[in-house]
Amino acid sequence: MKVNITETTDTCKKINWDDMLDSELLDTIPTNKELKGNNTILDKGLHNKNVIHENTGQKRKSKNTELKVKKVRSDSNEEIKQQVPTETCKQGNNKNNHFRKQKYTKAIKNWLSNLEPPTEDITDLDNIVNDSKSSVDIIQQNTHNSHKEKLVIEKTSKTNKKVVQAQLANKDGIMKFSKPQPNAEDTKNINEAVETKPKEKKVKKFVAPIKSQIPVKDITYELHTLDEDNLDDHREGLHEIINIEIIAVLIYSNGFCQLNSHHTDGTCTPDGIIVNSDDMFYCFKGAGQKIKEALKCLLENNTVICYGAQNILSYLKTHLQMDRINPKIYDAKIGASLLEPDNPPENFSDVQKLLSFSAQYTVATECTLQKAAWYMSLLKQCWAKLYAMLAEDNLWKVFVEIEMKLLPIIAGMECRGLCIDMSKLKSMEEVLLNRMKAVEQQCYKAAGKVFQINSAVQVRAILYDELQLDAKCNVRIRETLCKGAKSTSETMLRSLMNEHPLPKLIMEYRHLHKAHATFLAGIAQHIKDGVVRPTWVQTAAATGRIASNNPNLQAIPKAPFDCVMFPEAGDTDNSQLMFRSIYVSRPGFSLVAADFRHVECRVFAHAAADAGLLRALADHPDLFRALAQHWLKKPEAEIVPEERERTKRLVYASLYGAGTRKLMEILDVDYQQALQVAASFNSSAADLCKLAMILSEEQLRTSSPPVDAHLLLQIHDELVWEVNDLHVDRAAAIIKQAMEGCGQWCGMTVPLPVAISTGKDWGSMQTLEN
DNA sequence: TTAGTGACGCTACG
DNA sequence: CGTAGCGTCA
Repeated sequence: MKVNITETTDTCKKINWDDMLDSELLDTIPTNKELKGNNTILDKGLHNKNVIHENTGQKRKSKNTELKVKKVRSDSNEEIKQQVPTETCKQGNNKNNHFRKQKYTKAIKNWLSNLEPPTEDITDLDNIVNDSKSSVDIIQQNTHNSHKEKLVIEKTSKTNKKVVQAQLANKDGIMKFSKPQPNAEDTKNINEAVETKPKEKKVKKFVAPIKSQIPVKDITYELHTLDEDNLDDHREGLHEIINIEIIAVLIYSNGFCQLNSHHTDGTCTPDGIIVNSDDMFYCFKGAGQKIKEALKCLLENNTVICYGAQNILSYLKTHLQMDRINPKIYDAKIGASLLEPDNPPENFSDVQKLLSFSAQYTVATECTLQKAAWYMSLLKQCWAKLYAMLAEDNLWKVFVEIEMKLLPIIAGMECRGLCIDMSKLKSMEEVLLNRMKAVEQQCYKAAGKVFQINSAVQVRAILYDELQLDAKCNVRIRETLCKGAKSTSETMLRSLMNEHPLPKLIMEYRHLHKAHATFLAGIAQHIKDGVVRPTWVQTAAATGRIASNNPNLQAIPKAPFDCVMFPEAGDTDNSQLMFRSIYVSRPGFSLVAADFRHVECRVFAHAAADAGLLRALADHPDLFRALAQHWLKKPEAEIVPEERERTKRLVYASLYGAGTRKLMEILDVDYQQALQVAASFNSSAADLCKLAMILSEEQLRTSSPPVDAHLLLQIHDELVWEVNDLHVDRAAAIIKQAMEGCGQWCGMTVPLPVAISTGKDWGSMQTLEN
């Protein structure tokens, strides 16, 4: 294995990997297809892994070959798991470990004898194998944690340590070869696989596949680099570019462009923008006045096709201060993810695969700009294909009317960012940390020892093995999804909390810890100059929703946060924290939030035409309260907020899961059709929210006199603006009107009431009547 | 010995 | 149901 690794790296040096497309890379790996054929789930796994490695640049090449390896290994693990039924968690784990160890050592032997003859190593290895075996046995007798196992190995074979580590490091690769054959029927296949894989290993010093697959043409694109000085020389040519489709692609400081940006890492900054019309390529660099003007003219007078429009727009905004530019822009990335929402392409080569497009030739060049130009010509061809496919699937309208109009809005949100009140953050953190320490100590006291409260494994051991709380409470503990171990989730802890103080304390600690790690410390990482700028991802969700990350501002708790969950008699410190209140408006501005009143439910009611739900929506201002009242059979006044929240969660969960079944009943259609209806309802809810953004933004822009308002957040059915203090009332009215008009635009028969509230910080918003 | 990684568990939001 | 994120463990 070691040998192989070095070989790979050596080979890597010779090949110009940067020239290679991922599709080409993948095609050269023979077992890939076989594996794909074997198991579709694995196929998906492979894809994901591939995606993950996409950004790691140089690393990727060596890993690429490992992908399959890892995949196979995980597969074998699964099979092993199936073979060894887990009983109680500890024993099961040990057994499992033991089993794996045996497999592993056996594998090493087999593998070594198959390949190189490292005589020394083999003898060493035998020792190690024996040692580890015996140590495992010892462990099994002890039935204690696995740290000892490691210790034993280290002690007995100190001199062989390096060998062991080398083997351990390669264990992934080795496991693959010794993969057991659990089913007799598969034996043949596996034999084949075993045969092909080592073969492939040796073949691994493959020649650059790009050369064998795609002809290289010696083409030089006509490319001009424009800066402030030589712009005038090309002014005539630029002026002729009007009313046609142009391609625009960002070029980064390391020479790569958006279309092969998987070679870039986070440190790369946009360095310029290449524009292509017909056969001419212009590369605009710098931020001079003339450049700005020329670029602006170019972008506004033509239809712009690009890949990753958000990056381009934010480049224009931040580097060139072109704020209110609103070109007619088509983004191939988003178009492609519309075509396949369940599995959106992650990079340009994915898009090509999706369109079953393959480059006819590549260019022989070391010049990065020429390379970028070649990529752009590919993009141009892809776009033609994409356009046809979008039109064919009736997605063109959605693409143009919704997704593309959303682009500038989202770019605006990203640039603006949200102001943070640091002092508030600090003080909250202090309160939280103090409380956490106290709870932590109480936990140790209650458990009788020190343990890691965050570790589900340790908590499980204490709760169920030592204290045997499940037996005492006579509760059946739900099992976790993957390993089937006893769950320590909140609902389970709740059912145990009367028996022992520990569950309560654990719940509270988790609560506090999560809050601190995610909503204070987690947010703090992303603050720059008192502003936090999340990334908004349009293409992430299969449901068509927009997702936010770094940080995820959509998940900031809405409800006030109790520092003390179970206030005791003597406890006076029942301070509450509002995590949303650390987000404040800029001086001279106010925050304005507009909230659809349970859109999801309304859209569902509309889609299913459920009379009862429609009536409930019409009669009750607060649907969840009404539902809670109905289900719990309590008078409405007695519903406490907690119950309401739980009802809400239940409704959301069942809306998607059980929603399909209900639709099936109501509409009297079969499962497939119901699924379709449900999907369409899902996406229409998401589209409704997007539409709300577009329409209200449009109204605000076009209103006269102009309103100084900036969209900051989209939390699915809530929109948050930052509005100049002087314009608040007017903006609120415009927003409300625009949003309530969305329903009609979509043909909804159910009214969509919108609640508007304003305030200086996001935590304390006052509802605005009228 | 350590840093990186993928799998898993839990829980915020809607 | 499906986003994101944090933490542990091997």
